[in-house]
Amino acid sequence: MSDGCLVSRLRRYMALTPTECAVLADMEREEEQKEAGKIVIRRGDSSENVHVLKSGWAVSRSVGPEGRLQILRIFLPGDIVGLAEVGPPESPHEVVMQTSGVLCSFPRAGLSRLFIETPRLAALFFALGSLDQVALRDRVASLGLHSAEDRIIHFLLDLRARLAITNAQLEDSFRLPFSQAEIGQIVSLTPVYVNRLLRRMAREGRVEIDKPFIRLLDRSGMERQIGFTDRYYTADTSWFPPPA
Amino acid sequence: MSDGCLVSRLRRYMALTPTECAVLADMEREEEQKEAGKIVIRRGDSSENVHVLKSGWAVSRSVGPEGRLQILRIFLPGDIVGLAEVGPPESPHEVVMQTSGVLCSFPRAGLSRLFIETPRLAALFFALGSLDQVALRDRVASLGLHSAEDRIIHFLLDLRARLAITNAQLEDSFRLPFSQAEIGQIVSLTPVYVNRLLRRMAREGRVEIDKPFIRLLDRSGMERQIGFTDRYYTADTSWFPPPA
DNA sequence: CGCTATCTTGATATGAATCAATAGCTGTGG
DNA sequence: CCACAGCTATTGATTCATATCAAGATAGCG
Repeated sequence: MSDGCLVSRLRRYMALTPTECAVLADMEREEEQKEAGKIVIRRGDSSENVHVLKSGWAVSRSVGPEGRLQILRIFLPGDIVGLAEVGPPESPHEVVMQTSGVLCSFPRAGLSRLFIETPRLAALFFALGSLDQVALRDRVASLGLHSAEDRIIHFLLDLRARLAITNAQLEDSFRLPFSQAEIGQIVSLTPVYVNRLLRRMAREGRVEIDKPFIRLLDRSGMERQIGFTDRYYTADTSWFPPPA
Repeated sequence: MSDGCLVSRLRRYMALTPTECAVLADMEREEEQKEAGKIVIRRGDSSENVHVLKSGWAVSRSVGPEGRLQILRIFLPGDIVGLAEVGPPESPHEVVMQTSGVLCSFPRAGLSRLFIETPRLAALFFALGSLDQVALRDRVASLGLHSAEDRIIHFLLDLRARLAITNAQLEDSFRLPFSQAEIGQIVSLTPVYVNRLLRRMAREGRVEIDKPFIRLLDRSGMERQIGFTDRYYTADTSWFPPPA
């Protein structure tokens, strides 16, 4: 694709003017291949960059005492990494590649130009940050209100919904590049218990686990069970300033 | 104070130019007194306003199945309410006054002008949203990695740190306008267990509970126990565009 | 082919929820 | 001023969900 990755990503939300495309394209730097496990943003960094994940998955995570990990956010291809890190002087959590992939980086200072020259794009970034925040609140609610099984279900449904955005015709089967231990770090359970629950759901015919893939056999039942509402992650652009 | 509430709030982060002050002042509407328990933002609303909490406390919360509640965010005097609600087309969670208080509202459309005329202010809003997000991630980490007692401690320390920002010389004693049941909704525990833990901490001389007040008798010990780092909620303004 | 990480399953332990009962406190109306 | 209703806090007894411990079984991988 001749357009930069940011451009193609943001087009999802609104049509971009040539000026806007130019500003975005101009911000773009070299793209970079990263192996699975490689660190994108180190904890304590005063990170200079915002990244667009072109391909592959990444996660942001917090390291607890005794090295226990909590995964805070999963980044899918097309997601913007490092927006939350723009506020604080130094990055409070780390971001790591979950699979190998490609990302392109933009200097944080480039944001400044965005705010000056293309206010509508700035507003879009703002709205995207706000959507992230809503998703996080949902996770707090899920951690706080749901049982172990319901948390796993919430995780699967939410992930599927996000994948379905780009992958328009996504079946209920998708690749899940996490070990059961890592799923535990997402939903806050021990590996053993994640296994038990997944096994049970498979036995009950609610999911089908085929090594790196998983298939939701009873999606609507699951959605009912936890009262899942697909937020679609659409942004309200009605209040945005006029295009530059 | 002759300045609007937004102005005095944002001054905390950077000096504002007269133009910026004017734009902010112009956005400001009537202020409004709200009683405890009154709803500020209703779930499902396509909320038109952003609010500044002039006095009193508010909470944002999610209603689970069977009416169980999870408190997602506590708003203190000076906080901006409804920033996260700007992204999605309709508000996913509700915001309620925890105590009675005063808030002033700004039409969401006013943000548009902000992005056009005072990019530096827009950047500040963006950074504030990002700080909120970091705080939320910390809560996810706390819910996921900590034991019940540690979650309560985290809640108390975090609240104290936030109060200390405005209340420069805050002792380790402060007003806690939550019932034990509500504390449970914050840290995700049953009222009974919250009581047991608070009682135990009191017996051990770590806190002192004097009806609506609480005093942390062993703050540094607590901070060590959960590895608490005070983020101070400072914003990095170095990349901001020049003042308008 | 062995090495190591991952998955699987059973037995047991425990932190936190639930159930239940009492006590205190706050306000309201008679 | 008392009586009562309705929250909030407290405490004990019990149960249950999830963690922990332990031991294979599998499977990817050099």
